[in-house]
Amino acid sequence: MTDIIPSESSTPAPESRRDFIRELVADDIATGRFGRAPATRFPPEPNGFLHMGHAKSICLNFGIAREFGGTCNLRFDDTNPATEDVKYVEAIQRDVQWLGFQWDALYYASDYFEQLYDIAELLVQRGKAYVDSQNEEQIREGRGTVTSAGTNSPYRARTVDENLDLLRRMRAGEFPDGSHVLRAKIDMAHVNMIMRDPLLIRIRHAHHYRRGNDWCIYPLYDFAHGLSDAIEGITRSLCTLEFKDSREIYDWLVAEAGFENPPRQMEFARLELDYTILSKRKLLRLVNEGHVSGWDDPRMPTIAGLRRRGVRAEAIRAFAEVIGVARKDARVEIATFEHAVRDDLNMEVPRVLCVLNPLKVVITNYPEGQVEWMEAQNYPHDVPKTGTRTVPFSRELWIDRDDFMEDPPKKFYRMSVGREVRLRFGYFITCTEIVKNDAGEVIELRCTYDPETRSGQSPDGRKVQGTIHWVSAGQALDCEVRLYDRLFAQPDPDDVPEGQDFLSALNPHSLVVVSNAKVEPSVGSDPVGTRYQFERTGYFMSEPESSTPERLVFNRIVGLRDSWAKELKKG
RNA sequence: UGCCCCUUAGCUCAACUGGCAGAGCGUCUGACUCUGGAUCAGAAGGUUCCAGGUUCGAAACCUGGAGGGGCAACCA
Repeated sequence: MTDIIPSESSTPAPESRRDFIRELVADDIATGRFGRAPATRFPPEPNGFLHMGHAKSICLNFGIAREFGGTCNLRFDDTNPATEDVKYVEAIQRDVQWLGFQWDALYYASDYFEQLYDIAELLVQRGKAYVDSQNEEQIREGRGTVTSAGTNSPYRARTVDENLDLLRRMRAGEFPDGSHVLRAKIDMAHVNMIMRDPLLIRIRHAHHYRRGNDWCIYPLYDFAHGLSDAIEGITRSLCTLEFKDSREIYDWLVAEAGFENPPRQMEFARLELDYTILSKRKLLRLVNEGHVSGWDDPRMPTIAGLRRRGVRAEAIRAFAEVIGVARKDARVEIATFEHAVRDDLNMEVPRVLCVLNPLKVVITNYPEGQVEWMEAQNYPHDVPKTGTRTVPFSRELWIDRDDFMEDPPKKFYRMSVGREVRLRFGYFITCTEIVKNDAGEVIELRCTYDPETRSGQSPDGRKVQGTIHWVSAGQALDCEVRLYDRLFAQPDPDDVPEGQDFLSALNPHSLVVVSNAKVEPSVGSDPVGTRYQFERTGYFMSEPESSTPERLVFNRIVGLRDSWAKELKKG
C-alpha cells in the first residue's frame, strides 16, 4: 500500500521538466549562492487533509530535493491552536509517504515557539517591535487602505523597557485574549499593506494539540514562517502566488533576526481544477455538513479520497509533472487528470469481464448443462505484461443492457435482432428473438452461436463489427459497483448565481450505486484493493473498506474514453 | 483609484535569455479488428493581449494602454 521511494542522490532534472523554479535552483547550485545543498520544505497546517493542490506542492518540493541532491523537510505549520489536530498530522504524514516521498526531517513550527519568542524579544530590544494595546477594530482602522496611508498606533512610541515588560507579561499569561499584540515597527504608510506594522504575536489562551497549555501567546504566519525556514536552513521557500506580498516581511524578518544567507521565498500558481474545489475550508464544509462520507470519500479531491477511489500515486505524480509550475493562475482541465489516471492504469492492471446492467442471453443451440472454459488474455497485445485466466461459457449468459438496441441507430455496432457480434474470448452469436415482459421491456435475448468461431477464430474469414463483454450466468459473481463521477456539475463550482454558494453546484449523480452487477468468477480470490480494467467500461478497484469475499464491492476509478458517448452527443 | 504579479494553440506549458514560435492533453480524420478502449499515423488550431519604440532581427528589451490576479484576519 505504501510504496515509499527513498530519496535518491543527485540526478539532475531532465531538460523537459525544467521550469522557472528548477532553473533557479540549478543556478543556485552553479553559483554556490547559498553555500549549501538545495533545501526545501513542505509546510502544511494540520487543519485538514491534503488535496491535489498540496500534491502539486509536494511533488515540487520533494521533487527538487530528489533531482538536485538536496533535502526536503516536512514541517507542520501549527501556530493556530484553534484549528489544528493530531489526526490531521497523522493523515498528512501517511499521504506524503503514500505519494512516494520521504522527508529528510520532520519538524513542527510549534517546536520553535521558544526561539521565535527570543527573536521577538530581540526585535523589541532593537526598537524594531512594540506591544500595541489597541483592539482589533482600532488596529484595522489604523492600517488605512490600499490607496491611503495608515496612522501610527498611540502605543507605537512605548519605550523598549515598557515593551519588554509587556511582552514578558503577555507570555506569563497576565492578559486576556486580544488585549495586547506584538507588532513590527516598520512603516504605517508603506505601499505594501503587509508592511504596515504587521502583527507578530497574539494572545490565545487555548489548548494546543501538541504544546498543551504551555503557551498562551502564538506567532502569526508572517512571523513564524520565514523564521522557521531560516532555522531549518531552507534555501528556497516555495509557496503560492497569494503570498507574493508577504515576501517583503519575510525578507525583513530573517534579516533583522540576523540570519546569514537566509532562505528566499519563491511563488508559483496554485492548482485549480475543473469540476472540483481545492480549498480546505470548503472541503471541510463538505465533510461537516455530510455532503460526502468523509475526508476520504472517493469523490473528494483529497489524496486520501483519490487513494480510496483507486488512483495510484504514480498517476498523481505524472499529473503534477504534466501541469508544471508557472507564475500565473490557471485552471487545469479535468480531462488532463483523467488521462493521467488512465495512462497509468492502462499499463498496470489486468482486464476482466464485468456486466454492470445485466440482460439475459440464452444460446438456444448450445447444449444445456455444458460449460466450456475459455482462455482469456489478462492484458492486451500492447501492454508488456502477460498472463491468462479462464472464463466459463455456457448456454445462459449476461450481457450489458447498453449493448443491445431493438432499433439501433447508424454506427451502433453492437447487438440487435439478426446481427452477429463477437463475445469477447468466446463465439460469434446472432440474436434471433426478443423476449419481453408485460410492460414491454426486453428481458431476454434468444441467440444462436457458431461453434466454429471459438476464441477469436473465424474459419470463413467473416468479420463482425462489434465485440462485447459478457459473463456466464451460472458462474458469475454478484457484486456491487459504485460509479463515481465528478463531485460538481460545472467547471467552476464557485461560479453560481447571487445568493448561492458552491454547494448548489454539487453534482446530484456523483455516486450511482449498481447493486446487481455480475463479474467473472476469476476475481473472487483476489485480495481486497485489487485494481482491474472492466473491459469496455473503465478502471475499477475492489473497495478496501466494504468489499468482502461474500459481497464484492468495486469503486469506479475512471471510465474509459468513450467515443460512442461522443457519437450520441453529436446526434 | 495605490503597489506588485501575470498575458504564447481550446487547456497546461516550452522556446538554450534577441536568431525559422514548439510539446503534451483535448478536438477532428484515418489505420488496426477479440476492448467503439489502448496503440499507431495524420490534420486542424497562432496578429505571441494591443499600440508605439530600440535593433539587421523582438514572444523576449523600453514606453504607454487593455484584460486577469494578489494585497486593507489577532487564519495559513
